[in-house]
Amino acid sequence: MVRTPLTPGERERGERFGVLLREARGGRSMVEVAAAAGVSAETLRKIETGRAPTPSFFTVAALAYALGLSLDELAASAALPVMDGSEAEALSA
Amino acid sequence: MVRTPLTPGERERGERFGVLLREARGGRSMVEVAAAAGVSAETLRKIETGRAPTPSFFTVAALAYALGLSLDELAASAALPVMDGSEAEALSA
DNA sequence: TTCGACCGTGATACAAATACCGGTATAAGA
DNA sequence: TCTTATACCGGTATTTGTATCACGGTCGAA
Repeated sequence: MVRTPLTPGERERGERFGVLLREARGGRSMVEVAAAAGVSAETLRKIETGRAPTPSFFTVAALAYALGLSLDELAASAALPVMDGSEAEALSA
Repeated sequence: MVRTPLTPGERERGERFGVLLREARGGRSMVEVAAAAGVSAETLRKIETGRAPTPSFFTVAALAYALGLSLDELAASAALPVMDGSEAEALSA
């Protein structure tokens, strides 16, 4: 075996990651953000929809810069499973 | 044209990026750091030598975590051309 | 010298990222 | 109605990332 296919967990992480980018994009259009980051709109759409679950580092860095996001927070948010309000409250207690 | 080949500038950026990782690794062995990050030693070596100039985001995130590096600082350091002491002094003046 | 642990290179293999194209759908506006 | 803008999808093409294997070099210890 030469290159392990992406695991379901990695694909789910890609979906969470895409949701984060989409939320950060807000009302701005895909083409606008993609152009600001220097990537194609198709690439941004695939990342946001989770169909490109493991994008390259510099692609993500350019998008994060265009969106005003921190790479460290982005990685932490996508790596950790989602947590709703009650879970966060239970943790902080 | 479907996928633009990497430009020389992108390859140089990959080399600078690899140097940063190698410096951060210090005296630790490739095998140790690669295992801690969950990637193969060959992959880490290719990234450090610049032969894989655009690694995936989560691969870099895992390596940065294993090395105690900030993804934001890493991206900024690799994106900007290297600056020596005199240039930094001229900028700060 | 021999052994072992690293590091490096090259070949090989396969999956995935990126990009372009055409088509479809929806909503807002003239 | 017609046009425009936006987003989604399928297909296609090409490059690259990731991983495994084999081999060679270097260095320090036995």
